Amino acid sequence: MEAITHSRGDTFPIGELSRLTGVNIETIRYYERIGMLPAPPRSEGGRRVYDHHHTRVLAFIRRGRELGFTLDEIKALLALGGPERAPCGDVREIAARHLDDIRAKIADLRKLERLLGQTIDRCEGGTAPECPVLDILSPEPRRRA
Amino acid sequence: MEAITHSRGDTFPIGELSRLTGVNIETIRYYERIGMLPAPPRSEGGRRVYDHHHTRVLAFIRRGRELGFTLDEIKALLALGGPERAPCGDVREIAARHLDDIRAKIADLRKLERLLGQTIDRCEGGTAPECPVLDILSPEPRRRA
DNA sequence: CGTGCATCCTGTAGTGACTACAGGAGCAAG
DNA sequence: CTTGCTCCTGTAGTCACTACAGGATGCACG
Repeated sequence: MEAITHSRGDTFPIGELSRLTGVNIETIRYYERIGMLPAPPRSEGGRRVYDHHHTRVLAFIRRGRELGFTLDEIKALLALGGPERAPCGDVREIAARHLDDIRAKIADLRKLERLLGQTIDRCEGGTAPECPVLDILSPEPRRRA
Repeated sequence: MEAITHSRGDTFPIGELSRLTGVNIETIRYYERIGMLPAPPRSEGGRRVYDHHHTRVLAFIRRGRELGFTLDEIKALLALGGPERAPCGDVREIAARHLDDIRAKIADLRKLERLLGQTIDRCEGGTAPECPVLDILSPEPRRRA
């Protein structure tokens, strides 16, 4: 029940970084492997030693993923938001393109929702001679059989 | 410009099945490998020989994928819609669960759309001191820095 | 009958974004 | 010193494909 004491100076191991950010340990190592997250220094025993810089970057990545950005997009955003932080227009462009994708996906899903919802409702009524769900899936409307 | 003549009896090779259903050749072979599509008989030379039964099954799979069903769900639907075609309730359940998934995904995306849209708009006005898109991504609102 | 070339075959590996081990090493408390 | 947790590397699996490489087949045309 004691507070966990890290080695002095705000550094901590991977498990703590995982807890702090909500990102799976395996995923953190994966991010390092693919170059999303800078490789931290190691302890004498070879363990990764993180600090709050890593927390910030990793939380940024996590948030980006939650917002549906790909890792490549996030990598680009990280680069843009880096030390320079100059080209806000570039950032806006990535985000705007992503927003278009999201809107297209929503439109697609809405169409699906309508179709599937109506079909299931017909099924619920029990008025369908054969299963209407299978019928929207079947390419052949099996008329005159 | 002549109509392509298949060997008599409504059988055709994989390329034709691909054209008929709009499913990539590689994908058809993949479906066979994972047991989604029954393996067709082969010609003397070892080529796959399909007939309209395969067309129907493959088109069913394709439609299911377009509707966002997983291959496992489609496999289940195919089994349910098979020779027996009895338990319409089971079919409805799979579809209903899938509809729930779709609705949840739509809700998620809508939230995202709002957040991202508003943020980009703020950026467009040019009134933001630093890039607002990066700011929603950043976990630390950098107040008092 | 030969030739060219489109189509087909198998097998393997790559994609994106992880997740799940196996098999071992380190480390701190009791 | 032992227990048990955390950590390490490396590999392989997931989902639904896609993309080759390297070779065989089949068919129309000359």
